[in-house]
Amino acid sequence: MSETSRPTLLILDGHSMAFRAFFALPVDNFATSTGQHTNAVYGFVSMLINLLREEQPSHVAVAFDLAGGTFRTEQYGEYKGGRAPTPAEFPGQIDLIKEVLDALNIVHLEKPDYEADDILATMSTRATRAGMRTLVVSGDRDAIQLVDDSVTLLYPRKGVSDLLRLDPAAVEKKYLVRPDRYPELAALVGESADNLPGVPGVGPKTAAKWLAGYDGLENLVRQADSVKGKAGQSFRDHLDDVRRNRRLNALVRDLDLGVDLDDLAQRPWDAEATRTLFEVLEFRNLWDRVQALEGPEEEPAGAATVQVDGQVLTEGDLAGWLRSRTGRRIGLEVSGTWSRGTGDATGLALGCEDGTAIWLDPAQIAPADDKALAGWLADPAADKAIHSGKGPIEALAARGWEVSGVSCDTELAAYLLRPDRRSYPLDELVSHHLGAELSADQDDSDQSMLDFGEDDAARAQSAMTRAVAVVRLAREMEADLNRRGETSLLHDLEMPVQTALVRMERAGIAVDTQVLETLRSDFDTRVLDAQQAAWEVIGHEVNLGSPKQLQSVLFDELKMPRTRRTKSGYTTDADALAGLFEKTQHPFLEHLLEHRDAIRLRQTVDGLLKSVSDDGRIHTTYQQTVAATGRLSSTDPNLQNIPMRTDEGRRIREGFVVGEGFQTLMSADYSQIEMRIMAHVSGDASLIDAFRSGLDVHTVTASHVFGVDPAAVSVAQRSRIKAMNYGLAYGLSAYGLSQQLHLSVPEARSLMDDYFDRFGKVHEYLTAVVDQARKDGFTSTLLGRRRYLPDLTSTNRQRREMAERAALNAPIQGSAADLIKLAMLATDKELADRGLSSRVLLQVHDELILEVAVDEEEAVREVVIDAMGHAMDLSVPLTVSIGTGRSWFSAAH
DNA sequence: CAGCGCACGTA
DNA sequence: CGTACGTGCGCTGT
Repeated sequence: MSETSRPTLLILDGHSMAFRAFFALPVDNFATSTGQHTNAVYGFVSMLINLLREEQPSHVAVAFDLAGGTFRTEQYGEYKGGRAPTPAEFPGQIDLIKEVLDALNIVHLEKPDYEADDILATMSTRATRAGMRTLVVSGDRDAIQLVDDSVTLLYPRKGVSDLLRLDPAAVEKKYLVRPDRYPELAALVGESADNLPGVPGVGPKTAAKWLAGYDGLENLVRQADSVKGKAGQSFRDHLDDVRRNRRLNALVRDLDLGVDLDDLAQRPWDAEATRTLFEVLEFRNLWDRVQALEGPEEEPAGAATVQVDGQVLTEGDLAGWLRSRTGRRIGLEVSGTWSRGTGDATGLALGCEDGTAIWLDPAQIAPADDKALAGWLADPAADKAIHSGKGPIEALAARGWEVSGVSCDTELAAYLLRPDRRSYPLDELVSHHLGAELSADQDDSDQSMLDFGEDDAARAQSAMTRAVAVVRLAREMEADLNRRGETSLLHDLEMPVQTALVRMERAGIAVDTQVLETLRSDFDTRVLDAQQAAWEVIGHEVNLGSPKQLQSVLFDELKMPRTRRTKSGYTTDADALAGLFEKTQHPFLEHLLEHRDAIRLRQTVDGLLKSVSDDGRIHTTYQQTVAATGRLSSTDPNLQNIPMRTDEGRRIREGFVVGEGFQTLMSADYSQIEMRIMAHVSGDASLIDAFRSGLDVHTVTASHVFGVDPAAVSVAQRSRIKAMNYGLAYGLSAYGLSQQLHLSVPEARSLMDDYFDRFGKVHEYLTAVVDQARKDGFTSTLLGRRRYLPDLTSTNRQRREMAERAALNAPIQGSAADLIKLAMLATDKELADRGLSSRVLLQVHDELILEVAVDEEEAVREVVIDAMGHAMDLSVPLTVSIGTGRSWFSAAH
């Protein structure tokens, strides 16, 4: 008690701890919407808050190094040399940390020509003299020498939150010498971080033994001649290094810093400045934790956890529980498994914003509760929130519980806020948006838990906690979305799309396994034949699927010219092999390409056959939160990359067929959707006219660029302009275009110039979109969907240029994604309104595949053309082409 | 046995 | 040295 009430100075090495934080937290996950990187700031401030809370210091200061050299570099030019360059994202964050410290009213100290360590040494020395305890926080081992009975070093072990407490005993245990002898040991051993070489062959053990035996470095040096063995000789050979090391690693304890100890006394922080700054830095979580500092004695160690007043439902009162919460949104958490459009729910928790929650086991539910639950789940007026709900909803549906009335899925909300993350774990969102932890150490005093297994109780508790967290989170995230004008994107687009995807995944698409089996055996024969032929040509066997073995055959054995480099050798991709064949006419290449082709097709068919469900249909899983532009993706299996380009590949589509009880498949796709969006957003009159004319747009644009009549446009001219048209929205470079069209770079550049001369507004738009994105930090689609691109201001050219191309593409691809999502919803709605039983099965970015019920073809055609054609009102027409047939192959046109 | 690079399918 | 995805193989390191 006397120890904690003694005045305590907490002093940190700002630079060293910020640097640790920088590497402990992924830089990509911490950036503001304007692109400022904040991982080091966040980590540092988070650590500081923890220290303030746990250590309750009376005095606080943070020391920084200044840019430029110190007296040590004056004396030894290589001091701290040879370090890897500081990452570009780091330096700017130091100033931000200082701004935070200013807002918190915490003194920060710098001294020209000296290092932060010298400031730590000076202030801790003064504190000791004043009878205070000191906590030094530094990741620099030089600080070890400061440790004594009243000075403790907190040294980061891993990241910045795991601090090792080094008092004299701990130092001696770890480093085998007393703290004041540590710099002597370091002088002998060397310090690679400071670029100070030690005595070769002398490690910590030997050094410690010598220092003990000779009672310190001074005596050791004086009696150097008596040191035995090879190490002794090495020591004598490097005496000058040792003396220099010791001189440089001694910290200065008597600097004039222009402040007194009293100036470091903790002062109340500036709430307004802190709040504003944290808002700019987008640190919601930290704001809550700083506020929690005000009443430290009330606050238990660790961040607040989500508290729940939960009960395990045994029988009979669910209806009452729900009735008493009518009109309030309830969080829904489902345990179980789900995939391929179905699943199994093994637990269900409902949670209210006030922290009350209930858990039940679907396998043991009483009939009355079952009825109440089914009614509530299906009630569109019973407001629900969920996290990542598509799978759980399908699992509930498999039990006969249809779900309606979900107004917010927090995973979808998180995706709209930050679409470039690959996953959105609930605990992270809760921590970020609510400043609370999910996994609490719950005490098991709850009566209703007693007759319940311990594991089951923990599972139920955790599920209820999540249910409560979800409903609270939903409110916070909707507020965030609202500030950005993206509420409608969630409620009117993504949520209804989720419902549509549930229907599509549950429906699946019928497969004719006979067709696929036949294809598989055809492809298999081709694989074996091609392999045999390839082996015969070169006279031995080789794994044609191994790029490494291929390289040795092609470039060593057959002495073919080297191709483009990859990270680990030379490429053997199809383009390169075709190029080699042109040069060498070697038959091995033909067989190899044939093998590649065939094995790929076989693999695709194989994968499809493996994923046919018991109902004879393939149920893909759509990912609604992975594509940064707003597109869907499809997995297990991916039905968005079924071959189309080649005749052989396209035959795989014959395996996807109309199901029992339906009449035909229908495929409806937009033509040149991204170009139309480009025409609309750029407002380029020529391009708009080209689309309005209804003629072939590539021919019309080519006629403009080459200044000839559309009828006179040659095949070559059209194909060049087609490549331009498509390349534009991807940030195509002259080099890229030249590669694709087999032109020289100047020829490609002049083609681009001609194009932009003719379609000036397109050029203006592309330039403007990047400029705006650089200014805002994000791009926007027609519906206001954002994509953040912090790398637009990166000093790394490659990263910056990649971000620029992404900025060109995101509004185009993303608006097309918005458009087809609207079209899906309109189609679904109109089919339902007309009482049709035809249904949408698949979405492939610009195409919808429907299963058409008997006698509905004409009506469905009408519905789809209208829904897709008028999904948005653009300045160009939206052309939809439609085909029908027994299979996807014959429905495509 | 996991993780990475390569290659390649789609829009 | 155009964007956005997912999958499967061989290889490498544990």
